[in-house]
Amino acid sequence: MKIDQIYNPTEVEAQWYDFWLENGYFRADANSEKQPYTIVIPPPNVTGSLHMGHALFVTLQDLLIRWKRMDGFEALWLPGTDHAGIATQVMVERELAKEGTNRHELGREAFLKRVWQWKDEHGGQIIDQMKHMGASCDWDRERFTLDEGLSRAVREAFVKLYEDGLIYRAERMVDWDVVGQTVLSDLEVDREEEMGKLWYLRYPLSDGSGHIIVGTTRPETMFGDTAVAVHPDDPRYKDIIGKTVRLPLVNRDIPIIADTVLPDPTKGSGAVKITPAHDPNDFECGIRHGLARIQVIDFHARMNDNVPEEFVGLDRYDARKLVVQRFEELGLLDRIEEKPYTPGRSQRTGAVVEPLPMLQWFVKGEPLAKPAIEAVESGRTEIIPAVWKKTYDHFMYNIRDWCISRQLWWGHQIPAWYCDDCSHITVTRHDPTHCEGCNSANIRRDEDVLDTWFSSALWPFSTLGWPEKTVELDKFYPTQVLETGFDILFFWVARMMMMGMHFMDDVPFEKVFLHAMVRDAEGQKMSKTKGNVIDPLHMIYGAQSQDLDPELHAELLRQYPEGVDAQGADALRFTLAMYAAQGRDIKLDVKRIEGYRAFLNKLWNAARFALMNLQDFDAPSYKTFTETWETSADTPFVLNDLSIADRWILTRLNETIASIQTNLDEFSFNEVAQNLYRFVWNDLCDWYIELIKPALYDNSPEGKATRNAAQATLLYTLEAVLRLMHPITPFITEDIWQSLPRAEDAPKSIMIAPFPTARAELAMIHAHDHMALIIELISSIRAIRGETNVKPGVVIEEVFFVTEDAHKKSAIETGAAYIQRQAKATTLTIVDRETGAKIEGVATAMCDGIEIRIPLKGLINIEEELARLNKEIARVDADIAFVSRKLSNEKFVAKAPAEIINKEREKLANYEAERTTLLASLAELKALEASG
RNA sequence: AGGCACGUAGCUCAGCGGGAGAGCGCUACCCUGACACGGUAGAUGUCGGCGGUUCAAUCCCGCCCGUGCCUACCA
Repeated sequence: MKIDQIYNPTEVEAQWYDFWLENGYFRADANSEKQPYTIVIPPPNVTGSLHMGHALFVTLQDLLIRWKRMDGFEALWLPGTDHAGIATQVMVERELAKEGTNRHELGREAFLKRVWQWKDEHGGQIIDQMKHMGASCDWDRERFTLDEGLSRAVREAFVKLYEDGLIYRAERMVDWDVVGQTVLSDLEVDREEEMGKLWYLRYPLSDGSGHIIVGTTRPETMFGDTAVAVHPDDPRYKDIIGKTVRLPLVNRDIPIIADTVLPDPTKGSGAVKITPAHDPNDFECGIRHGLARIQVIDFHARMNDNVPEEFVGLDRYDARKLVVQRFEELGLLDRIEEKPYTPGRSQRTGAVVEPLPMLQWFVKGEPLAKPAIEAVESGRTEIIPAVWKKTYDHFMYNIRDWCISRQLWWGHQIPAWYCDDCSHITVTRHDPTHCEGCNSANIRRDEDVLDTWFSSALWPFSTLGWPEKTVELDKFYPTQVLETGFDILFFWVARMMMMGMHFMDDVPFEKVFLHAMVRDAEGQKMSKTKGNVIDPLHMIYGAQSQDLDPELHAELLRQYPEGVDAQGADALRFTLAMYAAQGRDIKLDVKRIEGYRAFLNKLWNAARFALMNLQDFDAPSYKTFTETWETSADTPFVLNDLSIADRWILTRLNETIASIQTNLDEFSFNEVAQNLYRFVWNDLCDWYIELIKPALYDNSPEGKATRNAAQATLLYTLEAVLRLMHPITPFITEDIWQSLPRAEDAPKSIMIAPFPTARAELAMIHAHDHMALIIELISSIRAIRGETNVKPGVVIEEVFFVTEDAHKKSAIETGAAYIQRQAKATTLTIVDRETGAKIEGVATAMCDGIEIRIPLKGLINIEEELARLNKEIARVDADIAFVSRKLSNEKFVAKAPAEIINKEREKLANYEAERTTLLASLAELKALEASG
């Protein structure tokens, strides 16, 4: 036997990936006649290394792609990576810092060269790691958001949007990262509540008639105040609207204005200081009232020249302290309150963001959002799970213009040139040498680059060759499924929808499947600081304790001080598929991965068993094992020779196939995995293999036909189940499949074999039901054995079945051999009620209307059996009470559907019959006990 | 503050109008010729709380409590 006794994932997974790659099975052909099925990968950051989030999407997308590829589609899974502006630039800047230099010393060109060099050296890591997961991407089509083709697409998109009037440049409040020295989008700013202070400041009225109190969390911005706003309906301030206050410390007069939007009479003092240059709401208010913007804080969060001398150059927080101190000295500090507030912090650097007005490039939201909303509304694109549609709509209906410029060097430099002579802006597809307005040569290119998500937004068509009209674009766009995390619904999905509709005039994908977030077993987000990181590669290949980082993997080390064993990519994939119930967090428990490795070991051993018993398999049908049996009209077995066990497993297989097909269509990956788990372990291993052992071990000439039928059925079932499982667990299925006997013209790999389909002629319900009854009977007898402590080795000599039902009798007769073996019983006798009652001193059970009577004969302890009977009777009594209560309820009888009522009546009758039988046995046993 | 989820066996989660399910864990027995990463049998739940609709509610509706996420506000 060439297969090891224990499944070794690392060994099994070692060779197949290269085999698939070398044979080109991952490649998709744009010229194929087959219907396309396309998924574009959510491009991971080039700086990234594989984490569980990646592992999840690789699993689900590969599952879909492998399934559809087997199912006859031209399946394209288009891979690539994202240049990840900030992340990558920061990485290289850190390197430079270590060398004692920085990007400014290096200069733009040299710096970019350096980043490219870094990318070429390290950028392949994440791709490499995905291969260890078994990802069947078409690697020949791998793209990078900053490669030549995609850069062209970005340039074209920018210029076109500009020409369409959808891109503009404007001064806007932006969230400035004072450490990262860049503008952040709303989505790059984290907001978490902290304790802060609210200062109430007195601003004296210019005419000396008193003062007005304003509350502020940012006293240092008062130098930039250009108004105080109150609500026109606020009686406290009605009379002073239109007057001016003299701004302390600078002695500048600013008006008290009435505004209906900003001031809330119920909050604070009801009066608000307006600083248009340093607060987004004040900025808007400033526009409403034509107020000047006085910037007082610079890009490094220091006070600039627009403040009194003693404040110039101070950090904003030092300035705050000093302002408060001066106000206090002047008797203008009214009071201080403690108040929770939520500062914006840069996701990258953690610095509190400074809102500042800056000239930025924007993409208009509304006109682009409209078609994208309609596309989802009309069902052209379906969002799964549907709950996310609400979130999508909410974002789209309230969309804000998208700030796309970033003050970085690594990225797509904005194709805009400014003229020093006439201030005309030139935006073109080819780099200009002269100003379009005045033909001057004094033009400068915009220094900024585009937001990384701008290029990502074009991903579904830029990767297929757009703006060229390529065959790929024609064949594979729109894509069928976008599979990604809900956390980037806005960042990415919504923007792809907008760009797809605008540039391609069609949706980028027909379905969006949003998967859950992978968290640790406690539901915490995995993070370095929490030390709860589980590395997919550690799960796949195992990790010794010394390989684990005491900080990063603290949790794992606590659970596994010795390190973790290799579980294999298949077990990890199976686990993630099992966890992928829609709309939930995934709380990953390593124990569960181990559980599914055990499952794969079970499959492994089932295959081992099959191979051990197939060595001389030479049924005539063997020859027809070519393209796979099910697609040919022939069956691989002689139907007449099939046992009821064979028929039962084939019927169960058929049901399983149908169920898996449905669940795959509905993205219910957990159901798919669960169906497989149950079929393989419970049906195939626990029952079928056990049931056919006698047939397989029978080498006599008379047994040949039955044996062949069992061999054929076992092989057929195993082979089908491997193909069913292949999308989830590609390695082990290929490995086993390759060692199965098959004809020369069979496919070379399971991954290009067809996906199983249910076959009507293999749904053999009648035999299936007979076998199902036999299984129930065996279970009942085993239950008696178990509960009365009959040792596993002990054989029961006689078992009587009391039934007068012809079908049941025939089932028992056909299945007698199974019962004898599985329940360890020798003589089985079917008797009528009268005869049955005469057999005294028995252990009794009711099973589907059949009474099982086992004479005690010293093998069953009377006391144990009495205890068991009493338990059974108590159960039946409870059942009877429950059903009678229902049936004696007049309203139930009057209103419930007849079908339900009949069912309840039938149940009651059965319970009562069962009770009678059990009571009789009880009485009998008690008599026996008394007699000694 | 508003919105959206979620609260089911010790743990992780399915189920979502007709008497509660799985895996892991647990208990007892068993190394039976694929597998001890195994087999057979078994125990375990006021299905978060309170009301309502219904003949019938874990499932539908309302309120409350708890958890998480999103959006907004924060003078």
